[in-house]
Amino acid sequence: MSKSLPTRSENYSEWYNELVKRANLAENSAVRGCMVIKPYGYAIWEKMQRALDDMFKETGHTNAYFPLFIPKSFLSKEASHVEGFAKECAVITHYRLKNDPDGAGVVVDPEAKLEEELIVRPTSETVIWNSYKNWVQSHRDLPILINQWANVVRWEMRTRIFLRTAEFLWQEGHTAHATSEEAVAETAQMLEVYAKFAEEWMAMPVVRGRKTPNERFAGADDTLCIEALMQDGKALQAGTSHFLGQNFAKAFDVKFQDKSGNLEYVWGTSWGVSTRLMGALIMAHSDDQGLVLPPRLAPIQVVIVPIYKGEEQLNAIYDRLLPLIKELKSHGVSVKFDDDDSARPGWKFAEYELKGVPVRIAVGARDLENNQVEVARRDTKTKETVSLDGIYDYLLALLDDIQANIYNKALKFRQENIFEVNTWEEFTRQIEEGGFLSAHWDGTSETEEKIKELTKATIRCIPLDFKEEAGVCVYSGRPSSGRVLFAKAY
RNA sequence: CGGGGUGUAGCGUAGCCCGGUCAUCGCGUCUGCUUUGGGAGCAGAAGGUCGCAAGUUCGAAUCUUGCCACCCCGACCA
Repeated sequence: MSKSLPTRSENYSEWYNELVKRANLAENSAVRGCMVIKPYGYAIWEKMQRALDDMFKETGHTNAYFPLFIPKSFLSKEASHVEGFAKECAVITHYRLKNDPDGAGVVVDPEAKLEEELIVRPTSETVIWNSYKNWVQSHRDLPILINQWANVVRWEMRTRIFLRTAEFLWQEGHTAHATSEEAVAETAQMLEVYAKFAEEWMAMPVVRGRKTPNERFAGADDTLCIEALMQDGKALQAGTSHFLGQNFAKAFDVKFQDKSGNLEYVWGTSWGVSTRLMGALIMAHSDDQGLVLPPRLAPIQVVIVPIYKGEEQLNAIYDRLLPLIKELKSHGVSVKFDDDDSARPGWKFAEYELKGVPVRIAVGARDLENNQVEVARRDTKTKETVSLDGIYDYLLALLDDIQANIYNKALKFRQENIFEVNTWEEFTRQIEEGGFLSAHWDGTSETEEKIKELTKATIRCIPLDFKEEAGVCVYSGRPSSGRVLFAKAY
């Protein structure tokens, strides 16, 4: 293994792939397009899950679980939904294997063909709404506010670890409401949950926006999204929240009796974020030395590297730091004392930098004499000598400071990479440089598609803070009422 | 799914064009000693169905065909 990573400027995608591998986040599996999430990577995902799950509970949602398999006929009940997903569905056709009569191992038993084929869920709207039909009779049964943590399969042609894999982990919220207003409010609320999570936990600023009809979820009346900007200037959709209108209620005949006794179709929402967030987290902050993790999601927040000769010194260091370790742990700070004797300090320093541990404490005999330690922070790669007196408070403040600094750095990067462009010439030049392009658009999908065809850029979103502003479309020259955000995207 | 590339020890590689002591080197691993404040040094050792399967040949890492996986570029997508 060579010591250093490929650099971001040399080859961004190679840097990303190598980083994922070397930091022990995940690896490719023997199954095409499917990844193995390794313990260190999964630990980050678990922290994400915990934070999100708490936020879902806070907003009144409860978890449930629906089947992995969906009867093929369900998928076709909602016309645009099936159209959106049909091309990437894995299909179960048989339920049994048998020994090959020619001795070539096991083969599919042709006798065991399913009457109705099953789809491996690409998303669960259909199977869930099929249940909701049985759960809803009266307005008293509403709202239903359910989330599930699950895996889904979308048979992607071209995969990239975390960013686009054939199987991925996610959560999908599915809610049902008595009124359109309530469902619309739910859609907006959950988008805000995602935005807060991205900003406060992942330290990743996001643009809250609305998808154009072209980019909308298959089966939704409206799709809200959060969009983040990666360091290479490409945008990444980090989460979506859909207002489903009555589309699935009608497809699955989910009706309720309102207070005046009228039968009405219910209104739905769905919203999700996936392990793709892992890719976003990596690409938003990390540098040529390795991962840079925000303290709130780092599996190890503080690592202590003892520098010693002989067991006696090691024990002396450990005894001296034990009260601090205990205090940190008792306040929920994850701390690792690395007493592994087979690696030298210099090696450990590089390793923990690669893994993005926010704070590293180095401590040797010399420090103990002076009642001090060396504290290094991953985000700025600066070191400071700190007295052991009051170090607990110092570390808590430092973790907060790192969290804030990473966010501010990403925010500054995004601000410097949003460009207002007004001419087609400016647009085509800037899109090659990357970043978000804020430009007038005439509102037609023909223009949107033409721009995509010519530049590979798509409308990432119509920002929710969209300002009415008369202008002319950057491509067609037709009148426009405001600016939308374009970018090349993952 | 189309076009291009790659696959040799845990990792990275040489060898492939021109079949025959060619399985090379580095990192890592193991053992021992010395080391330990930015990826340690010396000495010794282990480790390979050359991606998988057929085929050509007296002989295949090397040539042919098929398959699998990964990477890059396109179409599709969270």
